[in-house]
Amino acid sequence: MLFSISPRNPVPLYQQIVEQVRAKILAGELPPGSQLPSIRELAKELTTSMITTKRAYLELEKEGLIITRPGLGTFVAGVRPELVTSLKQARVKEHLQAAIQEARRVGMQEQELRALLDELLGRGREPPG
Amino acid sequence: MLFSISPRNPVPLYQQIVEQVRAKILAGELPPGSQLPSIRELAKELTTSMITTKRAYLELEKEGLIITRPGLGTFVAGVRPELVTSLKQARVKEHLQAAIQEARRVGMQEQELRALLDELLGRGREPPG
DNA sequence: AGTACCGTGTATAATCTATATATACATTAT
DNA sequence: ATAATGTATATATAGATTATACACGGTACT
Repeated sequence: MLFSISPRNPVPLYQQIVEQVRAKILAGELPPGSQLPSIRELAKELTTSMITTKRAYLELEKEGLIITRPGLGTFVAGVRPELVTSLKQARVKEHLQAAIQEARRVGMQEQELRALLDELLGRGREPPG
Repeated sequence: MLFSISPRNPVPLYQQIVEQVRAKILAGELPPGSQLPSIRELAKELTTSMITTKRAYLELEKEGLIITRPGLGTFVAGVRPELVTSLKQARVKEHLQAAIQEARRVGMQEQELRALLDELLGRGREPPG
């Protein structure tokens, strides 16, 4: 399943798990109905406790992305494609909105904000300098 | 001075204060040498404790943005303009980078990411719908 | 000069909340 | 029955927040 969490990351462990599982679901890597690792398995893989993985799954369940059946396991919920799209956009918008708010607070022009985005998107293809 | 913090915000109170003071300094609203409210004044204005405002100022001092002189007060440090510029950019980049990472994780194209930014920037001028 | 005063930051110990854990219990299919 | 799954309770730990007592630096008045 390939998840990775770090205790040095200030983000709580359960939150790190939530983000990674949610991303895979929204990306379509985990289709509706597919079984997630059991909270025991996942705890072992990540060297954490069952309670922590349980808490992560609980969050995702509240969001309607997964379904837990006692004795059976945890599965990806059947979410309508258009809802997936809007959830993906909502996730990304959250960060963009934060960037816009910060730009306004420090008195940065929209043009410069766009330039920064272009610069960051360019990285990884063009060498710097 | 007009700051506002909320206990309902999951971001720690001292962190909320740090963000707002930092933003005003980087925006140039608080020029070098100007005196900040005392930790007592600020605590009273925000209905919080001296220790919390002190902690906020401590963070800003570590960043080199303010200077505290015992018995005198706290003042905006003299930061070189080009450093201010790069700090502003760093703040905004942090959020943009998070947006890019999230976009990649959920399998969103760069083009769509740019479109979302345009949409959010448009808001506040054009009516929705 | 001297000294009392008032505003400033400093330091310590205690409380509260959220995060993370171990372990024992209940459910489901085979 | 067994072996997998999720559930529940009590505990430990770290971070955030607070109250309160202390020390420093100007200022004004004698």
